[in-house]
Amino acid sequence: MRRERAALPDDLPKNYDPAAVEVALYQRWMQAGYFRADEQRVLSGERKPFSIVLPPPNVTGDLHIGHALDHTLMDVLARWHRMSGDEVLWLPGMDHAGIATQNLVEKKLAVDGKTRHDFGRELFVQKVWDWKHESGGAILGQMKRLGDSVDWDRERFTLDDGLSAAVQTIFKRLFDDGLIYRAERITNWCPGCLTAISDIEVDHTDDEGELVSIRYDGVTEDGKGFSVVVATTRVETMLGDTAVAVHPDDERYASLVGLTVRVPFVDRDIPIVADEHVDPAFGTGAVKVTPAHDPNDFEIGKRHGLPMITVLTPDAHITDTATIFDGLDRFEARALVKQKLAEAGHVVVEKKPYVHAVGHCSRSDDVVEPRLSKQWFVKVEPLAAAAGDAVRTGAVAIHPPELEARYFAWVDNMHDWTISRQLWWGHRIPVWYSPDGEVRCVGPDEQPPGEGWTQDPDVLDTWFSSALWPFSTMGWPEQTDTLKAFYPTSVLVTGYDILFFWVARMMMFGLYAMDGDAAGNGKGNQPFDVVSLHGLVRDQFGKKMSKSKGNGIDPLEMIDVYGADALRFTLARGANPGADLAFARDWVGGSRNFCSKLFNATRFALINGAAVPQTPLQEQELTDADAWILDRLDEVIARTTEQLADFQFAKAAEGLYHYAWDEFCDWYVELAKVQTRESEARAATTRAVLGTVLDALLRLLHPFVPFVTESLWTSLTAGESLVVAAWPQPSARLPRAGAKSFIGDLDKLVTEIRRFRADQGLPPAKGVPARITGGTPGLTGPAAALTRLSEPEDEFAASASIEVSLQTGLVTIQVDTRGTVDVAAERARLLKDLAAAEKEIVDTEKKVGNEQFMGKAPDAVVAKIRSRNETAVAERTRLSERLAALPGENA
RNA sequence: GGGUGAUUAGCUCAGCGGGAGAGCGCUUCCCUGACACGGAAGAGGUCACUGGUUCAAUCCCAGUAUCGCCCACCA
Repeated sequence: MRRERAALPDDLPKNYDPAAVEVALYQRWMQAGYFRADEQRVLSGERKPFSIVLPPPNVTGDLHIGHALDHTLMDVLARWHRMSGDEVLWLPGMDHAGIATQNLVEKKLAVDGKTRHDFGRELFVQKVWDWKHESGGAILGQMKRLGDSVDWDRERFTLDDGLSAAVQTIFKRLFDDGLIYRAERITNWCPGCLTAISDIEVDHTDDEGELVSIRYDGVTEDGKGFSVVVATTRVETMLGDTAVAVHPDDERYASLVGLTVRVPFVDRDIPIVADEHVDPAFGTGAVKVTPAHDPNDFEIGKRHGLPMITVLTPDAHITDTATIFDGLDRFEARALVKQKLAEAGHVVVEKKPYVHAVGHCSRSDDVVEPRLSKQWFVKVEPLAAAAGDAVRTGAVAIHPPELEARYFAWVDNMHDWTISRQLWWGHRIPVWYSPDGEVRCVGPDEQPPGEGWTQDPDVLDTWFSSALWPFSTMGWPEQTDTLKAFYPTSVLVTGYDILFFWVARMMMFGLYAMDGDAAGNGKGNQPFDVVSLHGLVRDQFGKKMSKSKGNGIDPLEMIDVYGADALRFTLARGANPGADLAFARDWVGGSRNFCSKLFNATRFALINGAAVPQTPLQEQELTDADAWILDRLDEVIARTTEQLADFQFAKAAEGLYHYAWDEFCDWYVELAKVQTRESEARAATTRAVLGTVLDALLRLLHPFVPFVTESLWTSLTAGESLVVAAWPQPSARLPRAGAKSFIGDLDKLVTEIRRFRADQGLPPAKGVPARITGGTPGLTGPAAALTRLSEPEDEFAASASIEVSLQTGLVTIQVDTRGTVDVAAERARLLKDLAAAEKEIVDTEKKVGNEQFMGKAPDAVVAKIRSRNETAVAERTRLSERLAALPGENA
């Protein structure tokens, strides 16, 4: 029966309530200015710099669970370094997210039946700004809820004046160096967004199409009719065909090269050309050539001087073909052209299903239409080569290293980057044209050219400005103190999914722009020293989170229900380098429980008067239990520090979790209960040990769970704030010999007693004393405590003895039971243990009897096997004897 | 099509040449003076398959199968 617990004597709440402390603590940290970076402390040599730029979230929406992961890991690093005495700059900001944001605002306008053209460029851009102010504020609020220790005074936005100047500066520099050029070529065109997009903004999916074979007819010189058959999935593009191509060595078509065939509907006579590009083994070996609507055909067209006939409008409707198809949408046209071709007898093979990769716009999901247009490009070859070299030479380390290969594969095979976008929201291309076709690129300090000149209407790809983020946010192109102190940034933390979009481009532009020691500190031009990549957050079954599946998890909701610490700890515990992590709300509950555990352990310590000792602990006053938990603490400090240095967030969090819960709470706190009652001197030492361990533990955990640790630590100590407290160092104590085996023995002893009692169906709380009659007397107190001693009660007067073999010897324990021993349960237990011992003996003897093993295995391994064998043999004897001695039925 | 990773307890994942681990879930017992967001005792795995290397393989190598991811202008 559950009964209500009496109120606690003091006003300490029973459980940790995150909502009650988090917002106030964050306010306090901000007001105290803990997150502000000071470049002078670096330039004076007082502190080492540690800098991170926040991957700027898009202003398009709320932070999702992936951001929460990204931010948590960065905050762990920032807080850890701050505690370690580094001058930490964590620079926040947001990205204007060109296409995404413009699309979003246009969609809002569409609700009222309006388009951006109803407002005009200036007014529309103003509307986007309005929206940005609204949405951006929400994101900042979310970051505060998460506890991000960013320097708010330095918040940046990619369209800020300073950043825009940086964009213009580098554009001009690249332009002058011949690394930016304008060209008419086939680019990926999104008919939904009405703009060109770059290669990596195209997602390929395997779609089912229909491969249709079309017959084109011609007449030979001597008047004989012939025909060639070509195949296509985009039938409507035939209206723009200007040739048929065959392979030069293809004998089937050798006689036809140079002749013409007629394109139906448009009645255009087009030549048959020979081109190496054609694969004679594919289909009929003949291919239709549509130079204005296919990148390969464009190249063929250029080689053979073919006309480039555009038959699609920007929004993918048929145009200017003077056929019945004009004005039709491309997919309607595709169906109708197919039908009409069939009716005219030009479809020779019935259309057949054909699965092939189709490009979709990553923003709108429209099928991308290769389209001939005039765009600006970055010539990436020299830039990408430098970006590859920076990793090859080790100037930049990618973590985990397995992902290097993926980076190289991309950097080494990069196509020129299409940077112009036919949008209004973004950095306008700083190029002006005169009426007679002169082109002038204008730098940030230059006046635009005068009358008659017009500026390029397009804007830059949003990733163009993101690529400058590590230094544009620090004041580049000025040589600022910030750059001098904090460039290159120490580490870039981000998901591997934007390795190409963002990381590689920051590398290219960073190395280029910051060349020649532009930061003025001789630390290199790379934008960051390390790239630490994490994975994607998935649902609890490893599936991608998505709105349509309804398996998405809102980080804010998790914070509201479980607290920011619980969310952070769950994410950090799952963050194995470069690997995706599964996430479920139940697991956040588990982390919340951990926070409560910390809270209660501290509460226990405080109730018992624990405090951080002012003077060092005296070794001779420490019990083995004290020495053990302190030894383990030193190990945990050292290991956690190593793991953080190696970006092993999951392992660091996991290690602290187990130390805090399994070792400190489950064992030391229980032992401490006994020790505090032994004597006043023992109690005093115990309080000091509790204080020492908790103090260090809360410090170690602070980067992961900043709120609960801060609120507990300030109760436990007189310290100002954990944010600026020192990271723990292992003590100068030497580990105590034997302390670990003492606890190991204790563990085994207690477990055996509990096991016996469980087998016998004895309720632990109503148990009676376990009397240890052999082995180490020192075990009496704590062991007794852990078996939940109480005064003997008459009804449990009978007793039985059990034996436990420990490292320090065999002990016999009297465990009193209810009435007589349950012989059946005891026999079952003994038989089970006996079977385990038998198996162990077989396993070990197989090895010991193996000559080759004895000859080749290391001595340590042999010794270990021998010892295991001896233990098992002794155990078998003991168990057999006990089994035989068991009273009762037909034994 | 080219790469690349994974396959270990019901689920999600660690481990990685010499005795199979964690979290959550599950079973049983327990409100005991920090904590039921808790404590205790348990159940559950021929570490995908087939070969090879080795005294020894979940771990190294090769192949197979399945799943995943990235890249990709083959009509």
